[in-house]
Amino acid sequence: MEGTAPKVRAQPSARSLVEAAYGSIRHDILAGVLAPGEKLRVEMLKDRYAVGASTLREALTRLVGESLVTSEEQRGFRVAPVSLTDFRDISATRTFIELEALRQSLTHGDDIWEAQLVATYHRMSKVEARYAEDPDAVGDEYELRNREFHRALVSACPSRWLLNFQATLMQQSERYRRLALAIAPIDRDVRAEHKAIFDAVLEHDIDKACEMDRVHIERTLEVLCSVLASGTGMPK
Amino acid sequence: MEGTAPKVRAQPSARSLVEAAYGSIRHDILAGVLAPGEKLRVEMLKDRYAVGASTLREALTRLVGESLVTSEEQRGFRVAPVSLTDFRDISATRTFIELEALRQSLTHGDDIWEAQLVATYHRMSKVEARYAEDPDAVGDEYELRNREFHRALVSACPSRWLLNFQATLMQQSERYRRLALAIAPIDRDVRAEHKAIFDAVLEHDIDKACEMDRVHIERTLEVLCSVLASGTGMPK
DNA sequence: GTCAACTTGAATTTCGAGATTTTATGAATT
DNA sequence: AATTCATAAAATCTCGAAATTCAAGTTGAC
Repeated sequence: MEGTAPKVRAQPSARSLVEAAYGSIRHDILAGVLAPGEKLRVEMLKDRYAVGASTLREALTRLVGESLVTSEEQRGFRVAPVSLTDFRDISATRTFIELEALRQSLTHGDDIWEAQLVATYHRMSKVEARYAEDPDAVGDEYELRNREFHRALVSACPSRWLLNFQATLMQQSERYRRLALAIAPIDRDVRAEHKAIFDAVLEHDIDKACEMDRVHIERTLEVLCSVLASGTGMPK
Repeated sequence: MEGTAPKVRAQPSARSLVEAAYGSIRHDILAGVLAPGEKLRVEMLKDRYAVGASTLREALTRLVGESLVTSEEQRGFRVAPVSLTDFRDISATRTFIELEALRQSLTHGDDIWEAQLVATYHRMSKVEARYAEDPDAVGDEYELRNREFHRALVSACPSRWLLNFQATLMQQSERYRRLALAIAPIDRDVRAEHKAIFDAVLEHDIDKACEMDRVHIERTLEVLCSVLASGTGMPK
């Protein structure tokens, strides 16, 4: 009986069942396995993730706090809906917040931070190269490295709150990107955009780095919107 | 059908026990009844709020999402700690976000929004007057009206995410203010500051309104910091 | 005396059945 | 045909006991 291990154990770093279930469900929402707007019935998910009802509710409640799940009293949980309006709002707000966080990060970042960034960029670069060869062979590692790179960029920002909000918006953005990617392969040189940001940072050119990041977010918005508007039934 | 009403029913709008407990605990944290850093033992709170363990955990998890409670795996929950550094961060980030939200709100606000704002200001003004006479007689109503006024100011901002973040920071700020108020009565003309913002908005002077709001937040930071630094053992 | 392993008590975490509420179905009335 | 109402089915919500984990104190070997 090789298939009987609970699925939630796929989260290796989890120190409790709640956290394991939380991680698994979050992954499935970001990856599009659980579709936007889909009803999340407790009895259904109990079997799928192999945990009790209360444990599941707690995991879902945690996801409500990240706006990946919505809950209506006495009516249960749903995967948070998506819309082009929402994605535009996310992109605009992310630009506003991330550029400020980046500015502060570049102002405060020391040598140790810069070394961390170089290492993180290198790791992402490797995966990007493999991804260019065969997009399917990379799996979730591309997402992981991408997250790490963007976090490393702003990590020297001293404001915990800005970083908190930035991470939230980044996660929301990731979901839209992966939803679009599931529809159509996207013709776009993301590596060049990442490199442009990275180079500007190493040159300590703050304004240029911010501008490159702004363009990066803007491009993402434009490209994904056209795919999402035509290829999916995503509401306006 | 029962005759004995649980304490959590003090939250009248609650449609479930989770929400009722959530509201009660949030109130107690904001009011300082539950002190910063205090351990939140499930068995203890079960009696106090008269709900089951799972229900309580769900309510606490919801508060973790608002950064009013912290949780460490296998080590339970605590009231989120406070520090002057955190309050400075909250104030700075709030200034950054709220001013942008206010700017957008003033740009998009129509006559209906303006009428709502006038009504809300009027209600707050009444409570402020009573508060000036006898601070103790007002209770939580002052907090409610204050929240409503500040929300009304930005409510025409079309960005759901900016509003979301603004509300979070506003709530954090409220906790620090009430913690300080519990120590010493604060000598400061808040009514004048509110009126300055309100008047600038009615004049449709966006820059002035933002500047008045900026000053409002700045004053709050300065006054509260001096009280909190001297009157409490709040860490730096 | 020091350190590791064991014991004990307390707190957290987890589960699943039962209570409550919503939703679906269909008969009865206008 | 549309609406209302009763009933049944399904889903959510709630609870408290049981399992698990942590923290502290104790014993025993070296």
